[in-house]
Amino acid sequence: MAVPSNIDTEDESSVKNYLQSNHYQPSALVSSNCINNQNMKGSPSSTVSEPSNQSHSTLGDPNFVENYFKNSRLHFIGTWRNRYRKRFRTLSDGFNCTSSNIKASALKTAIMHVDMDCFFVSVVIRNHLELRDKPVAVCHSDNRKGTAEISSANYPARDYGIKAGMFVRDAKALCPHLVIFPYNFEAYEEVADQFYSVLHKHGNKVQAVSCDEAFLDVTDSEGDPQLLASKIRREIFETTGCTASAGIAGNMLMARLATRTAKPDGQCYIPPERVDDYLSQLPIKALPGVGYVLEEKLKKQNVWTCGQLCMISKDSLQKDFGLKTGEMLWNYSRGVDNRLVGLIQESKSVGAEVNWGVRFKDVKDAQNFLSNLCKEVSLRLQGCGVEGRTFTLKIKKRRKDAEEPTKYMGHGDCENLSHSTTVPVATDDVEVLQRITKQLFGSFHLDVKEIRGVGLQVSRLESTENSKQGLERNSLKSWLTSASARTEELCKNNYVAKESSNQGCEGEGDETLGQLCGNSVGLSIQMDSNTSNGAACLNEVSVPPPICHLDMGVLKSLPPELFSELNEIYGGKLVDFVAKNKGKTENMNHTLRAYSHEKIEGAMKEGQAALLPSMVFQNEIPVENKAKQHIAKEVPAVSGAESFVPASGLTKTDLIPSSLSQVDTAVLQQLPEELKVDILEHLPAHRMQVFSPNVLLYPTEIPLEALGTKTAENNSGSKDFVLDNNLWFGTPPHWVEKFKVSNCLILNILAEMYYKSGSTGNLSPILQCISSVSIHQLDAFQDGWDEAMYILCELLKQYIKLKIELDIEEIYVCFRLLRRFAMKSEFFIQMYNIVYPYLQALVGENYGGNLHMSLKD
DNA sequence: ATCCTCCCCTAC
DNA sequence: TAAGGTAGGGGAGGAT
Ligand SMILES: Nc1ccn([C@H]2C[C@H](O)[C@@H](COP(=O)(O)OP(=O)(O)OP(=O)(O)O)O2)c(=O)n1
Ligand SMILES: [Mg+2]
Ligand SMILES: [Mg+2]
Repeated sequence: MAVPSNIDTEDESSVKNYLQSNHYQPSALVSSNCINNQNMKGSPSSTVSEPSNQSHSTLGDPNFVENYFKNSRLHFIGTWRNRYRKRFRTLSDGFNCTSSNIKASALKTAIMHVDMDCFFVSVVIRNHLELRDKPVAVCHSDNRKGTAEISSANYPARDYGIKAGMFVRDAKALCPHLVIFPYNFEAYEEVADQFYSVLHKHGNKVQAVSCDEAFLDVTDSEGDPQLLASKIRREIFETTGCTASAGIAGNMLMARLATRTAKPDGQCYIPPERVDDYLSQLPIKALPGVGYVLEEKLKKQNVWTCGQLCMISKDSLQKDFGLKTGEMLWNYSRGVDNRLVGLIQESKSVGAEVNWGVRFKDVKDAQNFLSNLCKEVSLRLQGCGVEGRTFTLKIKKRRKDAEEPTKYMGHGDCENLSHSTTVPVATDDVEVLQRITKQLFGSFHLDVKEIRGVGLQVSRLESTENSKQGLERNSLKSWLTSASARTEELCKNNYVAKESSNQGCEGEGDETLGQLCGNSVGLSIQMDSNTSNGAACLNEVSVPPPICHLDMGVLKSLPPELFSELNEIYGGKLVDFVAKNKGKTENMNHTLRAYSHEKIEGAMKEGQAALLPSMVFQNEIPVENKAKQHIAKEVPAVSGAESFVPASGLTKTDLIPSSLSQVDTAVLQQLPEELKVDILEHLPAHRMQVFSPNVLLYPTEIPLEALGTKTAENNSGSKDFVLDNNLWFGTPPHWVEKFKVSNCLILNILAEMYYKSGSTGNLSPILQCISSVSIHQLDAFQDGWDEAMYILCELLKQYIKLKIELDIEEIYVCFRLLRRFAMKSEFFIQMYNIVYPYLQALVGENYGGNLHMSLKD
């Protein structure tokens, strides 16, 4: 292994250098406990090597992801920034990067760039003075035929042409006596900390670039910047035992270039009048932002130096390289750089990828790997305190006819593929990630044996701080538990909410849409704009509403036990109440139907009581008489599936997907037989979406049978399943248009309910899931709440208020309520008619049909 | 015009 | 044997 032959192994410190370090922590935060005592037992060379390659690939190592990241230098430097963020979070507060902007014109800006010399090497040889002038590199392997990469080479080694990224065998070919040291990630971490401690001591305008490199705005520092640089470099050396170099100039670009000149162990100042001279001969590759590709393109235009680049017009550069890149080249080539030294901005994405040792023999391998990657990403999201909405799966696929990778276990020549999906609610939940990822993965249609790399990136990040801390005051759960006590306020605020929601609906001609929007948004805004009230509610005891606010229809349909429980809550008065109102109940169905319409219209006019959400604890709405007048002309007869009349503009065929490529099979399974057939006829059987991406939780495992027989017959195996975006089912076209979502949450949730409760009859998991969603998050969902979520909240509200242990009887109540809510809008009438019969059957089947009879009015 | 997705490029 | 990650910028091209 990588034991330098000329090192005295009896020297304590050198022995320590051989120890495999462990900078990897799943939470992406290195702490002081990261030295693993297990490592003390022996040097890595004592490890018995496995007979096959498999031990170094994803085959064979169940902990591959974790072990890989533990040993990856690029992982170390790539994740360093997030660790720095955490460690120096408080320090960087109060540093306003605009301040330098104001002064820039008056005072000559002075920027300093500091970078450690051959960082990884310096750190591991700082106690080996005898190696200072010998060629040394840091690398995993000392094998002179190996393809391990050189991470860093010291300056004597660079004289041989050795560079970072080079294979060790090439380095050894250039310099056979090159001394190789293994990595010591803890040491790098520690030195980086010390490095930044020194920098922060000399001003708060520090912009971290990497673990060994930073910019300082020293415009406001007193004294000569060059003296300051010497001081800083001396302090760095004294605290770390490693040298750093510094560049000083009028902007970040020139300071960075100055550092290049200064290295090693030096410093360089480029005054404004020397800039042109400095640049004229500078190779274009030296400019930050000019890498291999850009250099090659420029060389083809006969541009080798910045001086030559200067000659090209901005227009021409922008035409050839794009607007921004062209401008950057034009600016940089004449030493212009308008960037300001500032804080690292909040991160825009979080991800993890592995492109080494990735080999799968079957789909299971791949799924398992993806699952582990999701765990990693989830932990990183949590570590950063963020949740994301957009998920991008990146795959490296072996290019057709690509030869074996030159690099051991490398990815070789690959096609890079990526697919992404965006969900309505940000998440950091492993399970959700796993389901989304699984689905994304399916959309690639890959032969897993061709996969050479996998990465998962999460973007559209939102801070967890608001939502998770808001879990207390913003969560549905707290809202639901406190809502009954705050009925009055809710009503008042609905007026305000309605105003806002109307703004949200601006430009919409469709009346129905306006109503739906106003209705659902109203509630969400009320909650969100009144968080202090919400918080105050938290500890309040939930007081049952006045008895007169109870919904007779629902009361009557409660199972006897629930009714008794409720009756007890009301001190036995419920029985009387029901008896007294017996006459009314016959009209209840009609009342409710009319209520939905009246409610909306009433809300528009009065913005008060009419918007009451609860079906059980609704206010006594003085609409009954008015409502009756409406029934005849506006409300279709709705008393069950058998008498369903299609709502205006919506027919069954509207529900057939236009793309014909996706179907939620969970929902499919719930469909009445004749509808199922209808739909299957329109669907290519080999392209079925197993579940929707735009839902809070997905069933982890969907049995193939869930697709229904016809489909199963047409599919020869699970490979035929194609997962794709955009669930079609259940969303009428005008909703797609209005809410920009081709998905219906309620159907997915019902599917979820089905999967989670199907076997046990227990709704707790789904209740938990939904009630932990914050109001804030829901508010961010499209223009307001999904109407369906609203309905579900209502259902949950009943559970929570009644303190019901969730079991099949409550499922029944839930469905019963759903049925009532189905009358709220045309769409839900339709939805109800599709889903309800199935649920009815489910309940009857699983529970001996003893609840079945109660389902009839 | 502006957004989004799917890339590629760059730096450490 | 070896540990080719991470994140931002930005361009091309399509949808809106
Ligand atoms: N391809 C690369 C580039 C860098 N690094 C690691 C090792 C380096 O020590 C560290 C810092 O990168 P630098 O670019 O600052 O390089 P060095 O500090 O090694 O050398 P220099 O003196 O040029 O700064 O990052 C790496 O592992 N692989
Ligand atoms: Mg360096
Ligand atoms: Mg550096």
